[in-house]
Amino acid sequence: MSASGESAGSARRAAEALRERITEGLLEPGCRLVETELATELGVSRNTLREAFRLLTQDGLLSHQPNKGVRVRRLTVEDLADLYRVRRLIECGALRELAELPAGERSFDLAAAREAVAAGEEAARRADWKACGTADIRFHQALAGLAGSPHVDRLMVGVLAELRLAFHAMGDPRRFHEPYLGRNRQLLETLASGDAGKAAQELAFYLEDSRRQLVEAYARVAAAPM
Amino acid sequence: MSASGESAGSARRAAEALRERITEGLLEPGCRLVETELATELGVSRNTLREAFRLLTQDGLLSHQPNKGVRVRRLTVEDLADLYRVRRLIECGALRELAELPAGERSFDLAAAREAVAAGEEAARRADWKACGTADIRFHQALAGLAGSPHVDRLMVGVLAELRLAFHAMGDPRRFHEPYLGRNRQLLETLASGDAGKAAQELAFYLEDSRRQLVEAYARVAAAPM
DNA sequence: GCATATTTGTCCGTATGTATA
DNA sequence: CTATACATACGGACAAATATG
Repeated sequence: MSASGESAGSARRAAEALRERITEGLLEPGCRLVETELATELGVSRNTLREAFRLLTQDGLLSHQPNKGVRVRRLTVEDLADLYRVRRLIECGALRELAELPAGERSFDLAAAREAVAAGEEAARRADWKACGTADIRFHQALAGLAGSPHVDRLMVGVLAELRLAFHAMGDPRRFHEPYLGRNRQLLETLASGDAGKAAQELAFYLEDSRRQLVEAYARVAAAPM
Repeated sequence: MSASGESAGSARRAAEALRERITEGLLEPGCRLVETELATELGVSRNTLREAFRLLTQDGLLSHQPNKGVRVRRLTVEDLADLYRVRRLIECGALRELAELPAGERSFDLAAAREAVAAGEEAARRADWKACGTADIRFHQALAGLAGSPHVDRLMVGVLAELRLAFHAMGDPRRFHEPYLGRNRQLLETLASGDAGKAAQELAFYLEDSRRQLVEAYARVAAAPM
């Protein structure tokens, strides 16, 4: 088995291994990834690793500078602002479109959102704030999923993965995640009651609060050394 | 120069060359792309070509089936429906957000949109319907650009490139593009007058008409052989 | 400013699993 | 069932850019 044909996905597997380390915070933003090193460590060839790099770069988790290699992406405050711009446009937009549906076809599936909210509350009981953050992201993914569009889903997977990079900058994960448990639950109830328009409005405020809090924490980190 | 270092962008160049052929309609949807063939034709190695494939696949122009190679993507009617779902969410959403801006900061830049409309009208005078389609796409790209978000821009580049694949299926490009010249102009005027809310409404109807027309034409083609 | 080491970018040859004629 | 074509992945090579002393 020294060389070759592993059917499909050796690069994908390497990419997933890296994605884990990044979203778990093991590889900090700004950290350089050396090809030869990682290739031997992950047990793949350099060519395969480079393909994995491409996958993650496209997902916005790595940044690539020509002839200087790849690093774990470091978000700027402007990047962060953009993420929230997209979130408002997509998430609020998805809810608003539900509100505008003719009354007949107003049957949308909140199962995924329910599960995410429950998972978040359960994680909070265990004081597992990393899992809490994961659940929060799943909740918002579910909201965007109400648009019923694969394209939108893919975009949001990327956007929320990038957002995770910023989460690692939060000094006190509990203070950041805990308040949103209740707001997620609240939003879900409003939505379940059928008032998607009101939910969209709630979400807009919600996102604005979250953005402000994250940007503020981020500015503190940016002042710190790279 | 038998082997090696082209600094950066050899793959990107190959991808652009392919993108041209696809958006120009030289490579028809469903057409298979053989690695070795194309590699020699474009003067790049297989590894480099594979990277180009990856770029275009991510843009939705190629479809990749594991162990079966890549083909020029063939849109299904459901794909088409999704494209319009995204367009309504993004384009209308972008306009609506403008409408919700506090009156003070309602200064957005319509230069790109103006140019695209003018280019479309000019192309129509030359009866150049391909250029007319290009201008139409640029116009909508400009509308989405009003959101001011790089992420949204990237998404729309992909979405509109995919849409182009469907344009090739239109039997009578004039009948398809011409009516939208006036509507684009009209939309621009409404927007320039400052009533972004009304423009969003107009655009929603516009997109629905366009979608219907395209889906109908597409169904006819789908009935025809592959 | 210069010489050297490291790392990236690109390409080749090859081996093997998988799909198809 | 065999043969062929192809995608996938490996390892090695060398030029060019960058970092280091």
